[in-house]
Amino acid sequence: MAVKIYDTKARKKVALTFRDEGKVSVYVCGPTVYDVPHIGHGRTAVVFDTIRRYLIWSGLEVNFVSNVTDIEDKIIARAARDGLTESEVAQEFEEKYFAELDRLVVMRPDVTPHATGYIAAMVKLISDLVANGHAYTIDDQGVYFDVSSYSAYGELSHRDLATLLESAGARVDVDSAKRSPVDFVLWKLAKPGEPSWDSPWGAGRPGWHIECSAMALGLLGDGFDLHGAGDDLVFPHNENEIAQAGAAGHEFARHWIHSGMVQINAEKMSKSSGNFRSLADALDTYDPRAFRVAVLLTQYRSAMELGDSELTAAASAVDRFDSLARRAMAVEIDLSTASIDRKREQSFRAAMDDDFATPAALAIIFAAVSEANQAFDCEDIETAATLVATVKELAGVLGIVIGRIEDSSGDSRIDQLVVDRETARANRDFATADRIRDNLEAEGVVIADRASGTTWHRR
RNA sequence: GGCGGCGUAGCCGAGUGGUUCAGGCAAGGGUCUGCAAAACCCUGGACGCGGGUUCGAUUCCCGCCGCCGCCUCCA
Repeated sequence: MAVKIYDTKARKKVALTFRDEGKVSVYVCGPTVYDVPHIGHGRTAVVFDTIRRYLIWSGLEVNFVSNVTDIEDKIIARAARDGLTESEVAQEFEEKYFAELDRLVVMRPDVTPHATGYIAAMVKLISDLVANGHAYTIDDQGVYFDVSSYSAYGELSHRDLATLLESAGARVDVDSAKRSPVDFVLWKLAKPGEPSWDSPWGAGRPGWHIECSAMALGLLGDGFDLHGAGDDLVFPHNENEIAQAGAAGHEFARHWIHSGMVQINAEKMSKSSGNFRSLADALDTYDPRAFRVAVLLTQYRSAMELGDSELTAAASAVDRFDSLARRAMAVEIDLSTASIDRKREQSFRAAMDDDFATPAALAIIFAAVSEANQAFDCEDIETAATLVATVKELAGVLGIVIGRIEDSSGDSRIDQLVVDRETARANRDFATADRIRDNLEAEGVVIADRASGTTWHRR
């Protein structure tokens, strides 16, 4: 296998190489759980889930770690606002996060570390940084990372310290107590009433960046293979992760991969700007598979629109899959024994190996859908069976489940209505037949008259 | 201001120095059908603007215009 990925640090496509042959260790930055997940969380999760599925399908043993940040200023603020404890807030929104990801058929991480479960490891890492001179304390505030002490700072996001210093303070007030405006907090001392953990520097809580360094190193070890995150975390979050780990003497991620943002009307969607759509809303309105297809129809690094027109279009594409599945079911094709078209599988693999080119991979699958339909039209069932099996297999690799899970048979009331309509049609009483069809249509049941008889399914 | 990215047909979105260059959605016309739905066939239309390199550029280079991201919390 020769997967190439666009490595953010290298700024080009590179061969994905592994610390341990045949195994790949992945860390992906997860959400801070202070509010409901939005469609941007959905996109990022689908992107990395698809990468994960592809790597597994390629025969690699994947260890996929993705964290939940369950202590942070925004959680504290939300708890205060709602009169809840921080852990209640975190728990509520973590549950909601995973509930939505479940609908998207996103696999749960192999390990989901929580910041509050890694305090000791973080304290240890900070202690190491203080001990070797990469961190300093400020009375009554906490412990800070000394960016100037780490010469490789900026290697991920390609910034140099001088430039950073120039622009520092341009957009945000600088905390004058810090030695340098670019220094960042490792340990925040608690104000009265805030949740806190004991540490050598006093009761407090970890800074945001330290948790990912500590958890990634703790769970995957030095020099793990792949670190992923949303594009907006490259700087400063991921950059700081590297600095913390590196300054403490650890080799950090070998490769970095970042997924693009979701936009609304060409503007980045974000909670802080208020232009966000919740994932629950999108998945209530559209088939979650349509969401997934819409996401994968765009290259993962590009910013993308993910609005009603995109979701509607993707929903139609999903219908195409389901129509094909119904067609296969109607002639009772046994997919478990059908062979896979190896040439298409190879093309699919080539597309995915090239930096997970899901748009190209989907194009291959859609082409197979068309040809499967053609084969059915020619009553070449054997060819059709191979193509349908191939579509199912490859779509499955992308996490797209083809064919409705719900049962579209066994509803005797609808079956009877269909029979009634057949009778009416036989009598050329089309007014009655059409009325029955319209009524069923209104409740989401679609009628299809075929040479082999009438079938129905739910929309 | 610094760094980076983008501008492709009605929409979304791949991609490539050159004969017919994805795919999805939508539109128009057919086939099938009592009519639909689905499916299949056909059709139209693209590469922001101006230069340059080249036998040939949407694809490379330069300039310009427009848009966006990061530099602050953010998936």
